[in-house]
Amino acid sequence: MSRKAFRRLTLDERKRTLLEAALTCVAQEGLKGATVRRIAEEAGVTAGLVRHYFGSKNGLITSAYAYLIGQLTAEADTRARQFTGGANDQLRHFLIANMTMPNLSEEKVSLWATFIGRVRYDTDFADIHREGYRDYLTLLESLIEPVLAAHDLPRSSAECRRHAIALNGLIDGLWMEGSLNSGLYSRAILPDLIIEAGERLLNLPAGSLSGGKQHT
Amino acid sequence: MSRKAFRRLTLDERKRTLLEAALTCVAQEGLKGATVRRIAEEAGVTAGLVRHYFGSKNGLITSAYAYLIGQLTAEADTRARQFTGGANDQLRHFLIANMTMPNLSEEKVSLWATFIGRVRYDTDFADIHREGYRDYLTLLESLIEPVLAAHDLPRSSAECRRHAIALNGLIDGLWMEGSLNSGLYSRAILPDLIIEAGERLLNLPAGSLSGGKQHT
DNA sequence: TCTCTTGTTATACAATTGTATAAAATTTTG
DNA sequence: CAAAATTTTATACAATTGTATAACAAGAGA
Repeated sequence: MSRKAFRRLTLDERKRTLLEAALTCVAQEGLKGATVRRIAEEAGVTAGLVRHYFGSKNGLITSAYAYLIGQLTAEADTRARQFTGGANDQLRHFLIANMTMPNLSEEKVSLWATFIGRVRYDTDFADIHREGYRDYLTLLESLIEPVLAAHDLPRSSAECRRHAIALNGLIDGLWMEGSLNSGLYSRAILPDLIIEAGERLLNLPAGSLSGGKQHT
Repeated sequence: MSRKAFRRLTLDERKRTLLEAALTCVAQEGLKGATVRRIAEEAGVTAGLVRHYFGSKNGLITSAYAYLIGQLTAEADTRARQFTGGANDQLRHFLIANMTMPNLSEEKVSLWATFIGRVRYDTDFADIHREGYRDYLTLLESLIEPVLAAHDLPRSSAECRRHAIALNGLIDGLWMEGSLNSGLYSRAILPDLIIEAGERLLNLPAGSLSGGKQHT
């Protein structure tokens, strides 16, 4: 028997390969079900590499969680900032980004929930969650404030924060139930639904976020 | 060495003991980390009983998920129906029930998330989730409709459903982030926050849900 | 082309897993 | 109070786990 042929990759390439393989396996099999061997196979390498690059399985899984959270926030952030037309536009597209692919995905929600389930009992996960949540709230506040300003609404720091907490709750909840797609309604209604709900949550005049446009 | 002394329990008692031990272990160790032996120890019995009462570990875990969902919904439902004073009261206390103990609990959220993470890949879990979600939406609609009626607002079936979907999202999201208690704000603000947000989400006049009362 | 570095594979090992089966103890029944 | 019924314990077993270590091979620099 000859050895497996292999190609050397750069540190970043190999790490990313392993991180994505880890996420794929965690989604399909859960945290413990995603064994080092399965992850390695998914990545097209052998199990020893996990130790080489991440020290241990735990190191890999923790990094994968941070990687996932970064992906989710960056996607919504990027899509919001593509629109320089105004505050309403940015907030609208931020909301839409959370209710459409690639963020509205069963796999991503499965991963997110699986990790969230461990936050209470694992301080590494707790740190990643807290930081991600704080960043997300801050980002939301920065999107909400100018919208309130444009409509001459109260926009104190405390006011913005409360709005951000509530709006984040709405996003999280709709994102999760919508991604799981229980079949009780079509995912296609979610963008419109969250925009209307967001308008009401922020006390904006009806239609001010949808801007008259219909997204298809 | 003599055998362990034991007491026979009725079928329901023993099952409930095992279900609760299973939930405790799943919360602490995750789905695979909650081994049959650990669950049995937590329940004060030996591992063989799991097979005797639930056929397999999977049977126990699946039952435990259904048991948890039933608990969560029943708690909020019961607390809402304690108030016969009117529709506003009932909806208010339903919302509060989701933002206070025992439902607002890190352990319960950890469990919920852990199970949700498997919904996509396990049809048994998917069935339990779909049914639970459907029941919850139906319950919410039944609470929302009379409130809309009391305020002379549009309350078609479609309207109520959209409101229920959005309000459920808000509840889920706030419940989850609030329970995890990242330390970014106090949980104590959640009941007021969800009531105000709920009012806006349903287009109710400000203060109509809080009814002037402050809950302490 | 040759050596050197180190990315990568291959193997070994103790620990733990779910489940199957047999033995024992408790409660119920007559 | 004896005996049947069945809950519960105890043990066995193959399979799988994470990690440690050693052997190998690919690519860089000379």
